[in-house]
Amino acid sequence: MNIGDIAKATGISAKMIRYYEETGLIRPATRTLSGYRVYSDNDLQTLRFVRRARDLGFTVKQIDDLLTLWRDRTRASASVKEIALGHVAALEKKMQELKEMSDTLLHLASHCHGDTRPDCPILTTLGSTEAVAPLPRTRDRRKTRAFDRVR
Amino acid sequence: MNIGDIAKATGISAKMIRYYEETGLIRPATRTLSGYRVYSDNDLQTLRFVRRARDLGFTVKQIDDLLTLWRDRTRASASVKEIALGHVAALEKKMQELKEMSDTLLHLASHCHGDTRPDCPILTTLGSTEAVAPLPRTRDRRKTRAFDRVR
DNA sequence: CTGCGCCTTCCCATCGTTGGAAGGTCAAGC
DNA sequence: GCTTGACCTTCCAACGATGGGAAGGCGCAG
Repeated sequence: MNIGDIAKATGISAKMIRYYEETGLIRPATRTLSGYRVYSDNDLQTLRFVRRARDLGFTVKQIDDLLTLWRDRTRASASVKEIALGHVAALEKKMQELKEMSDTLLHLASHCHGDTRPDCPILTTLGSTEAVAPLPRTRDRRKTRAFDRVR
Repeated sequence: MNIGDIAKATGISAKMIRYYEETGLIRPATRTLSGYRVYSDNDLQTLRFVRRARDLGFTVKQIDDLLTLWRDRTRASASVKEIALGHVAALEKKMQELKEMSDTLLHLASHCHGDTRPDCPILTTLGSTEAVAPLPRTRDRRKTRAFDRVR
């Protein structure tokens, strides 16, 4: 398989495959006499792994760690789970941040006429001296952490 | 006010203020004879606006658009609302993506012992040929769009 | 005048990804 | 055998927003 074939098969662009090789995430492919990269079914499997981890939002560094664990038959499953749940926590933190932005914006937008009139509380608030939309405190609805929910 | 003062006052680093000037987001500051940037209360207000928009997750390009509308006293509030709700939609899309990643990972993790044993369904699934964790279809719980909820 | 803290510009790095340019290779069709 | 087009190679640059640091100038207090 040439790089184009494996790119199609994994959904990772040829550019990225070369990049992953360059940065050490994957092992350098063997080459033909003329310098073309050649890939085996084993490489295909590895790159599929990478693709899926990437789809789950892992960084390249984390994928590197996961690959190492993947290849190590003596790993403890706890190590893997720790990475996974740590990542879940990061994802949830990010979601929380986005939610706060979104809520604030929706709140501002709900007070905006949205017609041809120029007055707009969204802009007014952004330009004012006070802090933007302090959200009304709801009752202590504490977030459960990934660790608690799963283990 | 020198750049350090306004940086403290807005919470934007001096580096970023220079960057915003360089890229045209804000107008070039006036200078002292010796080349120091000098800022007015007006600049302070603008930069506070920028800061808040940034905190709401707008890109620099979007902030640029918002600033233009902010300065234009004849704008239609509909234009502002459109940008805001468009951004809400983007935020919600992102949240949805993160949620899917998170759910998938939690699902995988819930099947992992997380002890010293090496077998781990997280890695096994990532390395397998099939797609990762097709989520169980729930009843048609269609997402309401920002536009519908607010207007 | 010295010293310290601020300011200036300039370049580099990050992270994951895409784009393009310039050139070599391969296989099919004539 | 030669042309053509699709592929491959490397190298360089850019994105977006930010931080780090170097080298040198400025301002003010002691």
